[in-house]
Amino acid sequence: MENKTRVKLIEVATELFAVKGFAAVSVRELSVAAQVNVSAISYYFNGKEGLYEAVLTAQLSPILQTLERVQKNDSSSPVARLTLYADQIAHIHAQRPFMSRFIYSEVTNPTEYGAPIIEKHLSQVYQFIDVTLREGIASGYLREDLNVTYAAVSLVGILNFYFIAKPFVSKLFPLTEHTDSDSEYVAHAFRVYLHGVMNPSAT
Amino acid sequence: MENKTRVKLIEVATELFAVKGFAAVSVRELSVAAQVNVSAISYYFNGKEGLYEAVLTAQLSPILQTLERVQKNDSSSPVARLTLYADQIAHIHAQRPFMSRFIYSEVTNPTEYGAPIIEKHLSQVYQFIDVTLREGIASGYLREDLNVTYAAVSLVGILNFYFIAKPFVSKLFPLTEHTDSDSEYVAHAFRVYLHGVMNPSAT
DNA sequence: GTCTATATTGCGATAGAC
DNA sequence: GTCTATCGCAATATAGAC
Repeated sequence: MENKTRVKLIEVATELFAVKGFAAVSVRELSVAAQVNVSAISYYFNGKEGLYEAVLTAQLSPILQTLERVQKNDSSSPVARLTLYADQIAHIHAQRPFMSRFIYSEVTNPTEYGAPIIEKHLSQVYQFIDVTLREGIASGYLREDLNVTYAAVSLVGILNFYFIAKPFVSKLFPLTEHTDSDSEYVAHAFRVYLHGVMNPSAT
Repeated sequence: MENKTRVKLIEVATELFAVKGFAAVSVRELSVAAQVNVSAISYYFNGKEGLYEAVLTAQLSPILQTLERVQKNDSSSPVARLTLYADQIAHIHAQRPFMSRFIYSEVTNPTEYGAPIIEKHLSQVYQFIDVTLREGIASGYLREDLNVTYAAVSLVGILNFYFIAKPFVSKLFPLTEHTDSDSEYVAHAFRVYLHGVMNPSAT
């Protein structure tokens, strides 16, 4: 059976680290929020940094799984694989509403222990998009004049920016209360993107 | 004449706050890096938070100026105004390489004193894009089925994500050493975006 | 305007009792 | 596995000499 104190700490730390960032959260704040003794953090995770690493790793784990699953679809076209990937992104964000915060936080203000974990994951994402875009150009689906590196950054930007901007945007433009406006956005954004990169002379 | 200590503190604090984030920088670290006495921070800025506010305000100042300038071009078409805006964005980032870090840092992990400053600026940017997209649809340049809110987020995402991802991306894909690959990216990304949102039946 | 010295508070970590 | 108590240190801020 799972340890209650350990699980509660992970749960509370995920939210606090996500919202305030690693440096702005103290072990005392964590222990109070989790209704747990301060020393439990050292006992279970070897200190604040260990707890942060555990949270970060747990948050990023579905990314690599998704990439594997999408790349298994070798038979499908490059465009179909990108579409599947975009679709999966929405599901991951729905399951882990704090994931994007960790990624953006580490990309913007890297911490000593978080940076290597993030780099490992993001490099695989870029690798996948890069390879798939190249295949798309080679097989005539995508424009020949496409700069692949730039187009890869554009795709990641257009797909993920929404999730970090969401709390902010919904303050400005009250978003329609759909059951799933997340995947709706991703579908919309990805359609805009595809229109932009597809070869106009393709069927 | 400008005060040397004050200027040096702003300069050093801009880089340190941008790279490590507000909470992870101490006043001692700042004073050592600026070769200035610790107490100067309280003397000139009323403490660490005052220094942060001063830096943040200085970093964001060109945004509102640019919006004003672009909106002055009332005569030009909505698409031309968006293009001009995208072009200006690249220039601002070139002049202030740390600006995007402050914006992303505050959006991801808002601080008590930074959040209101950021919100004021970003809401005006969204306002501009929203109005301009609506005009573009009304005058037939842009697709009728465009979701304006989503399209606004997509544009900001596609234009700005590159600048925060740059240090990371250039590690993975050594970017071509052009004199100005920044505005090259923005031009490329904006072209992709326009292809996606333009009305295909428009001239 | 700049310095030293210090006041005060909070930090992360742990020894040792239970 | 959980607790209290405390250690050692670094944080921000400031009083007061120069």
